[in-house]
Amino acid sequence: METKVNESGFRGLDKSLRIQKITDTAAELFHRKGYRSTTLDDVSKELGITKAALYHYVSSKEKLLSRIYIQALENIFRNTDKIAGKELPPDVRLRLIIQNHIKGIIIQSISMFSVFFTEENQLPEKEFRKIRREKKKYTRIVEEIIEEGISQGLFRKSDPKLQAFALIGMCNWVYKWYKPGPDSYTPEQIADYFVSLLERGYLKGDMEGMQDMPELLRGGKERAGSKKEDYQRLRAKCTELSKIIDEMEEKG
Amino acid sequence: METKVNESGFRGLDKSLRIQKITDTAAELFHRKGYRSTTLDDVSKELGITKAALYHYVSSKEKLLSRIYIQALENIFRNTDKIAGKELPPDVRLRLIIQNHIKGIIIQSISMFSVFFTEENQLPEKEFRKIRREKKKYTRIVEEIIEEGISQGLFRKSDPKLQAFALIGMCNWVYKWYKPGPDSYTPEQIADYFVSLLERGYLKGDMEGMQDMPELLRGGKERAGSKKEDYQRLRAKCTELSKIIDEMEEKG
DNA sequence: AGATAGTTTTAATGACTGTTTAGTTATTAA
DNA sequence: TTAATAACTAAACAGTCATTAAAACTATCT
Repeated sequence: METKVNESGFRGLDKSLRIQKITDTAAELFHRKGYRSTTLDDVSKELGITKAALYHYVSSKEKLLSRIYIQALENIFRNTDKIAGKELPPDVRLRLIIQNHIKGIIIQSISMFSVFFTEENQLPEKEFRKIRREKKKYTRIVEEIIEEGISQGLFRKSDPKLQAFALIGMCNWVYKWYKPGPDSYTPEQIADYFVSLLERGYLKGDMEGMQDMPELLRGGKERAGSKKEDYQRLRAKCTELSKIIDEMEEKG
Repeated sequence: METKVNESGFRGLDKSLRIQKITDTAAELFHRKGYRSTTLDDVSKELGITKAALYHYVSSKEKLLSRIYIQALENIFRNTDKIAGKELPPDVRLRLIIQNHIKGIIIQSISMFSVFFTEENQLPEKEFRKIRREKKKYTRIVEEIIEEGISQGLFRKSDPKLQAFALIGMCNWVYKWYKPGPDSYTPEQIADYFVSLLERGYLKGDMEGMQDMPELLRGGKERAGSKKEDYQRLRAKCTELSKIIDEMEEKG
């Protein structure tokens, strides 16, 4: 008999494919149960082989985790650098980055990014630092695009770092709630929606209130002068409101 | 001699305070190293007592985790229900919810919420389900406010669930990047900034583009009208707000 | 068939760690 | 003072699990 193909789903696969399958399976289990709580027995059982057999493909559990991190990193960065370097207006670039980010998470695999976002501290010191560096780099890219947008007068004045965190957080959190399925959102829908929300906000109307963001900006202290006092005032009132409510609660 | 107070930072504390200290310390370590990777030796060493001594206060490691979840839940929900139930316009309620959410995470303790967001799968089945239910409930509250905002014509048409996820993700992610410190943002700053970004988006100008969100909406197809919806609405809203505030002042 | 390399298994090893037991010391109440 | 209870410790128990060693199986090539 010739080479059995697709026998048990693992044997009879190219070696590189087998390694990929191991990585994916591990990611899936790490995602469901956590890295530390997942035993190599779990992984091997899921694959239909013995624990010891794993060691033919991966030299240690830690190495398995590393592999997941490397892949996740590659998948997010694959297009990011290109997009960021394109000769496009900042808003377009930002939009592309967001789309790429969300598609990356959902299409590549939620499990992989779930691990990527939560198991950092299980990595050996050296890798840990590398990952942290790369994540910061990514934030920095987003931040720079935002800065450009502001300096070109395309975006409202704001704190670019905070805005980058907001944007990235919104996108990353997808891994927490997204459940694939036929009636589920497509990555494109989510990305479009997020872009739309981020670009123009959820408030309707508002015509002339076109000032910049509040003045808690980077540089800091420039008190809210007595500008056209519309949104600013509203905002101030809300803060007041918040205080008043707190006081009332305390009283009963 | 009377009761020694503040001897070693643990002994000579009210019992309830000692338990609280244990919980906090555990949360801190779980946050840094992960629940599973943190041994009870770690926790007890950090507290300056023996592993076995822990068992005087907590019946198991799992129970320790539960305690953290319960506290986190209480701290987020303490005000949420009240806010959601208030007789205030949706945008104000949403703003308050966001402020409360972010303040909760940062002030209460990042560690606690870090654990809250990442160690669910370490809980016993029953508690796991309970937590999931509560988290969904929270999302639902936000969603409902958004729905109201839309039906009152205050918010653009959109998919409330997706918007709730976006908002919550943005806020939750704070636990990943926030580092307390003197030159750090205050919770209020972050909350204000996020609200501002969410309400009006980062794009500047754009005058006439006042349509609703794209039509990937829940119910689906009603194309975004192009109404003129001017700043009468804004003014009206401010008036509303003023009234409410006045009423509240009168009452207390 | 025999050899070689690649693959998988069985069976240990050894470290780690949640939990328990039995006992010690400190504090409180009577 | 004495009895009782609370707070703690040291040591062992029992189970888990990553990792290794050595043997066996499979396929391919000659």
